[in-house]
Amino acid sequence: MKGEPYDPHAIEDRWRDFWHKRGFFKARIHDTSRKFYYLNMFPYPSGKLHAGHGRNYILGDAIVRFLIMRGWNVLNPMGWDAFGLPAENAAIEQGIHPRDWTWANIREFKRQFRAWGVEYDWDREIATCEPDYYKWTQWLFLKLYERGLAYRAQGKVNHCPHCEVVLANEQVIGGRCWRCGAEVEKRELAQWYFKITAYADRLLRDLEKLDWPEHVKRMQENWIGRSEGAEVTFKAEDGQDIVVFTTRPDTLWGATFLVLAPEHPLVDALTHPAHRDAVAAYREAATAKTEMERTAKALDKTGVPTGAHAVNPANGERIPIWIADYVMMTYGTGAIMAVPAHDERDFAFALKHGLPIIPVIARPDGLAKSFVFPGSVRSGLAEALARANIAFTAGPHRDRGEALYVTLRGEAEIDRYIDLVRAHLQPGSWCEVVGARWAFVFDDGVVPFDSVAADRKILARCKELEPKVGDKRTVMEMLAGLDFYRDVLFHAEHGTMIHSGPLTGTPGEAAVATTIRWLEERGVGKAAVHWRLRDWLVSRQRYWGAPIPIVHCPECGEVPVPEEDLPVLLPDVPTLGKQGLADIPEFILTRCPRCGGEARRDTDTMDTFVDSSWYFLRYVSPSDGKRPFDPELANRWLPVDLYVGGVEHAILHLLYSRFITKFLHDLGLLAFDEPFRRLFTQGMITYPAYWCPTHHWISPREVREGDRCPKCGAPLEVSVLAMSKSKKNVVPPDELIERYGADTERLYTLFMGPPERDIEWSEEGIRGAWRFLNRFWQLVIGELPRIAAVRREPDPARFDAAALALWRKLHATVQKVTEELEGRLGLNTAVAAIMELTNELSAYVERSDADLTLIRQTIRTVVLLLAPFVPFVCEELWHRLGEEKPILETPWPGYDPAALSEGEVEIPVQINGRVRARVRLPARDAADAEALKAMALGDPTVQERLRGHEVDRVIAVPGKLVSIVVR
RNA sequence: GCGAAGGUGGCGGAACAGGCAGACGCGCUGGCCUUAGGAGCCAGUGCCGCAAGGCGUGCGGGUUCGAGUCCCGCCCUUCGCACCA
Repeated sequence: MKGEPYDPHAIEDRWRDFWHKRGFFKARIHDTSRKFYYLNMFPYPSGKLHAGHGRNYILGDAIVRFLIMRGWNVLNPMGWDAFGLPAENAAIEQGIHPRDWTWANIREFKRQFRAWGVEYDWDREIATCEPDYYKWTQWLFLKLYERGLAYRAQGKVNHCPHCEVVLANEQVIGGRCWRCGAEVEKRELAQWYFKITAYADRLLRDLEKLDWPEHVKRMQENWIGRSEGAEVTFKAEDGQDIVVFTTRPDTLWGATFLVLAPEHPLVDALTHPAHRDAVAAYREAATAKTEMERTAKALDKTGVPTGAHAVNPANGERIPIWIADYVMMTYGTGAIMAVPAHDERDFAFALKHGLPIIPVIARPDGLAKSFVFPGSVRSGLAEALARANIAFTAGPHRDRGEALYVTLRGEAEIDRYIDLVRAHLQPGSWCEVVGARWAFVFDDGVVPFDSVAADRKILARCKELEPKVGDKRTVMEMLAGLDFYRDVLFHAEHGTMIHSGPLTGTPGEAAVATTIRWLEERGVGKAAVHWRLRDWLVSRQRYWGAPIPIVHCPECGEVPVPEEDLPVLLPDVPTLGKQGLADIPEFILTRCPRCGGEARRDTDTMDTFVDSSWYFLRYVSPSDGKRPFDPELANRWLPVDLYVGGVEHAILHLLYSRFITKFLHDLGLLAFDEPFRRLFTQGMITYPAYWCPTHHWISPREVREGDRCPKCGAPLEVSVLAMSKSKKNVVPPDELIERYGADTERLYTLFMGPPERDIEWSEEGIRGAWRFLNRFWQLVIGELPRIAAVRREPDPARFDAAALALWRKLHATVQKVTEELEGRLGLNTAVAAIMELTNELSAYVERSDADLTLIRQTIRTVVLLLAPFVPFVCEELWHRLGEEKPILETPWPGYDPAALSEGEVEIPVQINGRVRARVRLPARDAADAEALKAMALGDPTVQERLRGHEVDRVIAVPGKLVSIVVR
């Protein structure tokens, strides 16, 4: 028998505007006794929302509805990150004003939110492109400028020669323009920067106090990239000081050359005349390279010598100065001391260019190797080694006869080995030990390989003895010719200092600190910390952004626009050029605020990340014309209690917002210094995307049989990717809602998997949600007549076993759902729990002796539990249940812990780790270890199993299981 | 290379304090209903086996009465960062 069919459209149309009109989503801003600031990252309004966006907004709406039912006064605003390139490009291409384009999209987004039943406090709506918002973005710039935290400096920018625009770093993909694919050029321009590096330590340190996903914190940590070490001053022969940064000052004695970045300011002065041309050519090639090329050829260690030399302050060694593009001007001091024995890059560079490599840190593993050349020792060494228990293998070496490959561990063994070799060495031969010991055994004695001088001496000697060494430039190059040695020639681990003059023998743990002290005492170095984080380049040579409020005056120079003259309005122009504001003379020409003379406005707009770095503050007082935000309200409502958005913002937006918050805190405007107390990053919804080599992205619905292109029939490349308009793999919510209703889409979106994980959208999956809602609807509608007249509350004392089981399930479900929503946001498992309860209820209502008070109570509870997920159908059913008060005014159901111990449970009994029986007993007894134990041991099946065995131990876990160990 | 997350049925996933592995949903199989099914309902569904039983959470060891979960050693996938000194 089927009742009235589930008609989502009729239901959803009925309730669509209800919640909004009743004002349930309006925050009571002055009452902060039980406040909760929930925030979704605001979107960039481009085109339309797709099902993938639902992951963020539907999730948020469900959480907020739950919080409201729990009695929180929720601030849940929404706005628009409305400045940006797509609007400007659309404007240039279609000749419409970016503002009109943007607002058309905003209207579309709002329509779609409404269709989803996703509600916000729309009285607080903001758009970053509106003058009453960007006025305060400019104000923020001025405040930073006042404190010296906004400055202008020369910098290289990415420029697309085809589009004639400057591109942000994120808009350069693989060295090419993201729009037209042209190769991006570097251009030197004066750029505005925010000095975020001044906050590096605090941004790092304060991560600790945030309730954020670990991986996001780790990403920020890496991005900020603190590294501790020392700055060491090397004197060039012509008297210049060259300061290098190193994290391994303990390797100083092994620094056999210096490398400067090609852009390093000292290069010109240092370069000797004979090298000038080569250096100039190399520098030019390096600057022409894009960042991509420079890193793509990462393994090719190119470089040229300057001809200059410096003195290693540790050992007085005269070492050459090179330039190479593996050293970046933007990190550290733009110069390094190369320690090829303990740095992989320096090792490769030194080997390639024939520079000496001197080990100065002992191997922590004590491993040493020795290759005994055929004929270099008298017979009998192999036998002697075997007697001495030294590991080796013998094998032919080319056509020269049999060689020995010896592997040694530990000092004592190495000493014994050297003695044996000396005893067997043929005159005119040599043999070396490398790794944990660096020694060359000649027929007249042992020469340690411990310095550049030793390198030269040993090499000369070897060349004398063996002509084949002839072309080798260093000892290490000679050794590197032998595969057997490869893994012991270089290591980057910490360890005891060797070959390091007075500091030789300093153990690994103390090495860095000891060396720094040594340097400081001699005035040639000091402890230093460097950061990977660089200052934030905020200039964009565009139109659709907040203009930088600076005037350039020929008399007064750089002059900030006075606060009372803000905002610097974007000029209204009929058509846009490709140069942004720089194309608009009316905008540029102005008067100097200081001297009143003719001056020019700065034509840069700010990066849109500046707009979004403070928007969460504006929501507390969105229409305040006198200040960016009401500090008193901000201090009461912020930090944001729960901030939800995509991981793609894990670094930039979140780092910038933290920086600006700390800055405003330092200005004394905010009492807190972290904007987002808890962060949740939802995963993306993926869907197959099809790529045709000629026609590019093809929408899945156009794909022909056998994954072929509809236009040319070519086989398509399929990959499952995050839904995106540009890849044409989006599922439009409008169609889903048309077919199944908004509740079905909401339910599937929340049920499909853990919200933090990426998951592929499935057509079958959404049908499952649709079927569940149908069953749920039929169940409730079918029971309405029976329970309409019921007034009594359920009384567990009168329940039979089946009723008690459902009663227990009901309370367990309320507990489960409440905990999931309050804790880890496991909405998928919350929905699953409600489905379980619904399934049990469906079975229960079929019973002839079903208790109507229980049915009524269960139905009412399920409707309330489901309301945050599927608000339309629940509001409808709640109404039909005869309730006057809307759900959002109804408290969230509670649960009674006592109910959890009602009825009977089944407990498994293990014997020697295997489940051999199950006992049924009252839940109350199962909670008692002794009662449970007795019940299990008394069970006939268990007794049968125990016959002939001695019980060794019985472990009873209350409510879980009994484990019996027998012999 | 470094950092992080992850590897569980045919699929998405569950098991969040070491306690019945596979909840919930999809798919599949059989049945009912139907002129019909991309509808609905009922039953089944990790693998091997007629069964009793055995085997099962990437692989190999270990701790424990008991391991998806803890420890040691590997393999693979995804995502960040990447010549950062």
